[in-house]
Amino acid sequence: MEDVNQLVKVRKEKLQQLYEEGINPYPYSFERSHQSAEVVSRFGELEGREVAVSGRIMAVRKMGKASFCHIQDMQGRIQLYIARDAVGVEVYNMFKGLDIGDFIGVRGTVKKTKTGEVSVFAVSLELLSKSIRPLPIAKEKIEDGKKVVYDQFVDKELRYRQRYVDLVVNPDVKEAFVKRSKIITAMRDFLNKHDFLEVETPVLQPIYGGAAARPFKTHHNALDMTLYLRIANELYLKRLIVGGFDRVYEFAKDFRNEGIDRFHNPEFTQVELYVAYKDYNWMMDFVERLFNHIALEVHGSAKIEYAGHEIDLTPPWPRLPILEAIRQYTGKDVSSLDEGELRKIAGELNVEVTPDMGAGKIVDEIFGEYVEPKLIQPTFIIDHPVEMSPLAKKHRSKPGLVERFEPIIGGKEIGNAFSELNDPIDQRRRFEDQMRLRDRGDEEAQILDEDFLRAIEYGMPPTAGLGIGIDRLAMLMTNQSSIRDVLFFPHMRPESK
RNA sequence: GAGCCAGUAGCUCAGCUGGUAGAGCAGCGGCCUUUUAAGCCGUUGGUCCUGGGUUCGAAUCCCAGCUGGCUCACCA
Repeated sequence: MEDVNQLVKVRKEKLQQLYEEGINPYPYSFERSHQSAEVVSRFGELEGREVAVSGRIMAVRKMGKASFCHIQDMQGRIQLYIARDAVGVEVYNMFKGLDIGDFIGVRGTVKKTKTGEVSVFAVSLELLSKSIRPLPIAKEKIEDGKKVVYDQFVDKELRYRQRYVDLVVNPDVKEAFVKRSKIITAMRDFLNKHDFLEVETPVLQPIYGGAAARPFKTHHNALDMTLYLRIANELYLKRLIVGGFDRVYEFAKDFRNEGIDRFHNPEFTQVELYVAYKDYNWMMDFVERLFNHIALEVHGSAKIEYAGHEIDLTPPWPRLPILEAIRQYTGKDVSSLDEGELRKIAGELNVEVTPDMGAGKIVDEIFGEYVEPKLIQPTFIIDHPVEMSPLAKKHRSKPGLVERFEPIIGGKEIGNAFSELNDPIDQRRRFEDQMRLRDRGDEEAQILDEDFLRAIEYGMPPTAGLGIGIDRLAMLMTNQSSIRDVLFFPHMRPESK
């Protein structure tokens, strides 16, 4: 290592000294009896008993013949009292040479100190792993009942690049990721309870489809062929519906070769699910119940706090046709879906449109500008123009529209669903329309997938499908304004060395 | 892609209209058996993001670049 930082050097010297004293600074295991939070919460029954705890030293108050320190484990922190007479001179001296960041294991008696803090009074102590790089440790103080943190590790670049450090020193960060995990667990439980089968489909695809986005391209050497990282898994899951699996879902990492901002990361997580013999009305009911379930599991309440708003996820949510929504929020009637007229309206509304946009895309632009940000409480935007939804089934009664919905929460779309198009003749036509848009310059228009068409030519039952952006859902449930704060390792440019 | 802001010790930051680079914490040495931002005494530590320029002299002013943040644009 070319890092000649003095702090690192000092710790390496300490390492060397430990070896010379016959102490292995990297032993193999430690038998822990309790986690920190348990010792505190079960103090009543544990008082006076011996426990074994382990964790990372996070704060230390050393004195001549007795010391205090706090160790941190996955659940929290606990104070240790280490007296020379209890652990012996050798161990005590070894302890005094330890640093913040080192892992230790301690056996001792559970007692309260003079100030009433539940602590473990050590009878033995061993080093479990020596840290040779100093942590950017913050200091905390209770002031007027509030926790004040000094010198907190706040540099966003460093926090994202060295998330492992961020997690150690910023407890809120850990909490957000635990919540993210609970969200996924709650969804999985809910789906499994409703007879869904969790499946896996290809990430490397010869034809990318199922969404409108530019892909990452790669190459298979042995077959000498181009492959794409999936932008969605929709078309594969529908193939499984064709194959007779009536309810399937997949938590999928998808990849889109587009801009990065606080709502977009090049790789992100979606859950997609498909249900045979159901339509989008059924799916809307299902989404309401699913979100309510997640909120109750994660927050214990259907009311959540997001960006200064209280959002109530209790069903039912309003269902608002997109054209109606535009009329309500702009006063303009766009129901004719005539491209020329739409361009004129877009102009009047100062919405930028480009020549390659068709009618559906223009509607989407107006919606995104004037309506979406205002929909804070959960709302289903439904019945989109057919052109912007090439995989959705024609509306049963409204010409030019499809049976589609997007749940909007907190001013952001967090999912997309439809009554799936299962008419192979219509599907082929839609793909052909997409190819024409592509020729017009729309790089995100979808590509005709002959094998997918073959699959639905064999016959696909009526099906409802749904995709939910897990990252955006996690942002919502953890009240984070940037996708980076719900991704452990958000995409960054490479570190210059 | 555009605008604004930032980059100084391991961390958090100060450093004015240019004149020998600082503080707190962390570290190191010493004292200390109920501390909790422990305390007291002493002390080490710098590619001031990089490269040019102006100047007798640049952390400071100018230009370019790098990295990041925020906002906007783009984005199913």
